[in-house]
Amino acid sequence: MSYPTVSLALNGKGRVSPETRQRVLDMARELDYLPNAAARATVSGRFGVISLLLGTAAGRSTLSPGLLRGIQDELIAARMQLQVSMLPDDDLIATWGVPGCLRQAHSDGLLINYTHLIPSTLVEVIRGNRIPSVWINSRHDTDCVHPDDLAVGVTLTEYVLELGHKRIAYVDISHWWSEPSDSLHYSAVDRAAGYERAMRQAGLTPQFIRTRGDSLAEDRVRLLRTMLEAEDRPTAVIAYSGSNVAFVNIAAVSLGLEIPRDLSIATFEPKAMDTIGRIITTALSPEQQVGAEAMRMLMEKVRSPGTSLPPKTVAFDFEPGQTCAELKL
Amino acid sequence: MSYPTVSLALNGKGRVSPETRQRVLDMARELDYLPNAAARATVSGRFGVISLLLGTAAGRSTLSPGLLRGIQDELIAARMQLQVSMLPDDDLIATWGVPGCLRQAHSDGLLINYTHLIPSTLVEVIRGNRIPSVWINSRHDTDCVHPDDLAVGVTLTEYVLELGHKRIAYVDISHWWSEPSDSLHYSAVDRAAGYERAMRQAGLTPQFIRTRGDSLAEDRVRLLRTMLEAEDRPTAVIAYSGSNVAFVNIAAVSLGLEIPRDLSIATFEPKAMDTIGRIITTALSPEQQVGAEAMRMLMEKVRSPGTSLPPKTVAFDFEPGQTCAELKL
DNA sequence: ATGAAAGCGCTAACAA
DNA sequence: TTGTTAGCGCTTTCAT
Repeated sequence: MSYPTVSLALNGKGRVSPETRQRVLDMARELDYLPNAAARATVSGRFGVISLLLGTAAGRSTLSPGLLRGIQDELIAARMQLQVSMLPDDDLIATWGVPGCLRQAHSDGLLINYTHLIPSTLVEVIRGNRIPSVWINSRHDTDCVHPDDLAVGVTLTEYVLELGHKRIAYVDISHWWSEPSDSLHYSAVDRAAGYERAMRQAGLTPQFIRTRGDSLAEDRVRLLRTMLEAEDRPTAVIAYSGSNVAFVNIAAVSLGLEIPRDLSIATFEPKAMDTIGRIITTALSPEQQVGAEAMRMLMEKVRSPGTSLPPKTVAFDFEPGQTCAELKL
Repeated sequence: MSYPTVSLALNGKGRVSPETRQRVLDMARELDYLPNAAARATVSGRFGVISLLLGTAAGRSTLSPGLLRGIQDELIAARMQLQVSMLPDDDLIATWGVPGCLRQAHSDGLLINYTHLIPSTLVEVIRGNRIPSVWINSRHDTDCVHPDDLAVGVTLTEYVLELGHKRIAYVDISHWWSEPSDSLHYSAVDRAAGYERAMRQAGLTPQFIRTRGDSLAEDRVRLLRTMLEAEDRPTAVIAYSGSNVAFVNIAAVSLGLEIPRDLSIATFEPKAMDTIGRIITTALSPEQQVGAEAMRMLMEKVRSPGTSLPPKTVAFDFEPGQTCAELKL
């Protein structure tokens, strides 16, 4: 029995007689045979691997379960594997030089989940490298996939407006708004912009509650208490994220305000949490779908190399939850 | 200039004249040359890759940033890459057969982060497969690394005891305690056991607040309110996790209890959160260290195949935080 | 339906 | 110090 016969039998590529194939399969099982992926890759020229790049910097380049799931589903369909590289920070890149994972060819494509403050060295290296790549969760001229934070900022605000609220505040105490806005993740900018647009369209004045610089937990609570103690306090709050909701809740509860009777709250998160005792009204970040779309875009580029594809945004989903109520007159 | 010369020059393996090497390096840069990892692997017999297996099932087999970081640091030291495979659930394994990532040889070792309810098929396949492997975050006879949840249950309880508290409750409303305990993650069992041990050693009666079956957010809050309304209510609570703390906080606040003045709270988490307005007293789950230890154990096994290594536990760290206070008499 | 031969890109052993 | 040769495990082409 020759090598090619075995190969054909194991890969189910026709031209082998049923009994020969069975004999091969039995043998393989008995010997715990596993085909060597590296040898396969050498001859086929394709690795069957997609690399996912992450930064070590805290913040937003973490690997969320939803994103991973979306990617993985498409990978299984394409019979490919996922390789994950956590790149060192910019400083480290400068001193170490380009990280190992970009100095070897070992994948057919690159997903880059380095959401903001992307090291310039990294961008250059990726450009130089001819490998097909797609940016996730950040905005670029081409070849990127991210949630539509601008649109969802508008629609979530509109949802609250339709409940009759006029005084709606936007709370973001996760970012430092003293810095130039391009050092912020685009989602911080876009959600706020969407909120502002919807408010102005409704002829209302936006009210932003933001931190400027690093502040302690107590400072933030104080900021929110001040907001809620005012004569014309907001009757609804749109919060940048779930952790913001927690702070708003603490401030509200400490003032005897009940949610949603006295204050409506809505936010943006991958999942609707119930960390404040009821399910939070949430615009659901489509992580899984972003992962899947990014993979599809990447596979497209792998199939026809050299192509550039237009950016793709993915709409948020919505969970009404229990923290928004109609404004009683 | 022959192939081997180029190879030697690029890999910096001595016996090449400086000028030849420079010529090679220049050429390589100019052509954007990248060595082919697959071809290298074929000839060396090692892939330079470690695989990390995850389950899709929600719960505890997610890829936390800390764990990933610990693994990645060791990988960089060993100049290896990480491959991540999210396995389908048991049912899917039964129907699809063994997933692709175990039917090809493409890594030198396996880290398995399938924390509990491990599909039996999976265990068999891994046994059959001769690939060196290490279990993460689950208990086995050999070759596993996990945090020492039993010891930390004891020490965290002792910390609260030393503050003078006598009536200390243990809250776990994340699990369903009606099920047989081996379907629970070991951490749920061990933390509770550690608490119980410390309490008995101090001559005190443990008080467990647990959910039995799927319960709504309101039910859980009600359960905790009942606990806190009692005549001899606990003056301190040890909670299984941060989300449990959120619920305890809601119940406490709604009863006018202030933390930590009227109620001390401590819990277990990878990071000390401030979701209730102050930094929570937290036993810090050593995720990063677990990742690093697991990688070291695995590399040991890769170097000397066939060895079995004894289980390794990693101690928790501690963040005093602001939610525990001395009991006033 | 099967086997023989060539070659994927690279490295190790040896000869020049 | 350099070039020649062989071979890693596999797939493809082509002859049998």
